[in-house]
Amino acid sequence: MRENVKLKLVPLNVSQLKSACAQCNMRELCLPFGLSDTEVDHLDNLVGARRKLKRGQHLYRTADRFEAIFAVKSGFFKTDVLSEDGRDQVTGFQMAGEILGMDGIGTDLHSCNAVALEDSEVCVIPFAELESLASEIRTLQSHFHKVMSREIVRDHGVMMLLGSMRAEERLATFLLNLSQRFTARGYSPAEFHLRMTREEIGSYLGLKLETVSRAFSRFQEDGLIAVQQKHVRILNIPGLQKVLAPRRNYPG
Amino acid sequence: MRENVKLKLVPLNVSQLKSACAQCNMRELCLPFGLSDTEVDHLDNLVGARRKLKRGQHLYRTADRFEAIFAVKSGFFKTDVLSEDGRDQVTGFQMAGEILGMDGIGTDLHSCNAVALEDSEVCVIPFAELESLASEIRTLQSHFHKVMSREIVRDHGVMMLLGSMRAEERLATFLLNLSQRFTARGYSPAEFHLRMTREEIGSYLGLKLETVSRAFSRFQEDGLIAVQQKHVRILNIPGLQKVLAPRRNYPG
DNA sequence: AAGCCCATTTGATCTGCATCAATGCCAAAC
DNA sequence: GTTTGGCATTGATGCAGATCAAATGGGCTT
Repeated sequence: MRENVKLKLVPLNVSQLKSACAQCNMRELCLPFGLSDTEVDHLDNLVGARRKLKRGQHLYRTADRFEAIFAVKSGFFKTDVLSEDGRDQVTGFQMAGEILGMDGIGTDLHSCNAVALEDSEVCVIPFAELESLASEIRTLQSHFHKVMSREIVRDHGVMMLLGSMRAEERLATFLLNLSQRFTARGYSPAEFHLRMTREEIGSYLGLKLETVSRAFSRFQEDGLIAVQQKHVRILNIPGLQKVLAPRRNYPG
Repeated sequence: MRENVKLKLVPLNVSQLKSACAQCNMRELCLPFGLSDTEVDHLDNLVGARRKLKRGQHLYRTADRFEAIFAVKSGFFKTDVLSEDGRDQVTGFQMAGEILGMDGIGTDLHSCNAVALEDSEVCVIPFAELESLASEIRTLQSHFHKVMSREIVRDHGVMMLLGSMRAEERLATFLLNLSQRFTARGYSPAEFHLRMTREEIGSYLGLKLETVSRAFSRFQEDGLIAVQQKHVRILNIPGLQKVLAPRRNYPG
C-alpha cells in the first residue's frame, strides 16, 4: 500500500486549473511574497498546473530529471537522501508555502527524494520559465534568491543540531520549530498532529526511533508536553526552550 | 595573536586592481564558468575590488550587513555558526574558486562567521550589482542558481554524515572530499596541508578533537594515511573508501 | 638558541545513546 | 468483532565516543 508508482510519467492528477497565487492563503509565505498584483498575475501564468499526491507518493526521486520546483499548497512532505551504502537521511519536512526541489538546480538531476506524508497538493513551477520571469521581474528574482539562501541557513541550523546537541535538545528544537511554523500558518502553536513516524523524526535528528520515543516520554513526565502517538500538545513552551540552554555557568 | 580586529570597517587592504576573472585560473570553478569572453568582461567590471586577509581575520561576522558575496581567490576559510547558548558549529571549509556569503542573502544580515585560516584573498562581488547583471546575462543567472543549489546539496551531504556515520567514516569522508577538491584545483590528491585544527575538524564532523586525533592515528596504523600534525599523505584511497561501506550484509 | 604557548597525542574512565528484545496500541482489512 | 500489521513504548545491556588527565612536540616570539 506504500504507493503505486510511476505508472505514468506525466501523472493524470494534474489539475489544469489556474493555480491562482493571488487567492492562495499561503501567498505571503511563498514565492509571490512582495510582488505587485500584476506581477503575481505573471507568476500565475507560469504556474500552469497543480499536482495532487496521495500519502506515500513520491513527488520526485533521486536522479529524476529536474524540470520544476514545487510550492507546497497543502499537505506535508519529507525529503531524504539515500547513500550508495544504504544509509538514509531525512533532510527536511516541508509544509504549505514551502518550496521543494531546489536540490535539482545544480546538476539538472534531483539529488534527493520528496515524499508526501499525507495527501497533498503542490504547484508546479517550471524552472526555465521561472528563471525567465525572474530576469524580468527583479522582485521575483530577489525573492527567489532569498528563498534559496534561507534554505542554506536552515541547513546550517540542522548541522548545529546534529553536530552539537544531545537527544532531548534535538527533539525540543524540532518541536519548537514545528510549533513556530504551524503558528505562521495560522494553526495552533501548541497542538498538532505529527505526520511523520518516530523513525523519520529520528533520521532527521540523527537518533534512533527508540531514543526519540524515550525523549517524548521524558518530556511528558516533566510536564512539558502531552503526547499520544502522533498527537502532540505542548504544555510549556518556555520549559522546552530551557531544555536548549542547559549548561550556563557564566563566570561573570 | 588570534587577530587584530575591526580597526577599520572598510579595510585598507582592498586592492583596486581589476580582478581579472579572465586571467584567473579558478575561472572554471568559479562564477565565470560557462560565460563568453564578453560576459566575463561584464562580470570583471562588477568585481571592483579584491580584499586580502591575514590568517585569523574575519571576512564577515554574524549579523554584519550583507552587501556582497565573495569568491575565494587564494587561501582557505572556515564558516561557523555560534548559537546563543555558546554552541559553536563549523559549517564548512572554503578554498579557491568557492563562493562565500550566500547565507546573508535571505535576511540581508550574515548568519555565520567567515574566517581566513591562512593568509587569503577574495574577490568582492557586490550582490545588488550581481543580481542586476544576472538579469541581463542569463548564463550568469543560471550559473549562480546552480552554485546556490550545490551548496544546498553539499549541506545535505553533511547532514547525512552527521546524522548517520560513525567517527572513522566521517573522517574518511572528510579526507576524500578534501582530496577531491585539491585535485580539481591541480594540487596533489594524496598529499596536503590541513589548514584547520583538530578542534575545527571535530566541530565540522560533530566529534571531539580527541576523537579526530584517534581516528587519524587509527588510519595511520592501518596504513591508509601518513599524518604528522597538519601534514597528511593519503597512502590508500580505495582503503579509505572502504571505510565508508563497512557493513554490507546483503541477504541476496 | 631558548622559552613559551598551544596543538596534538595518548591513556583511563564514564555515559548517553544504540542495540536487542518484548509488549502494547491503533487503524484498516476481513 | 476479530485479525493483522505497522508503529510506539519500555526495559536491559553494550559500546562508541565524550570526558578527564597528562605528556609530548612544533612553531613563534624574543
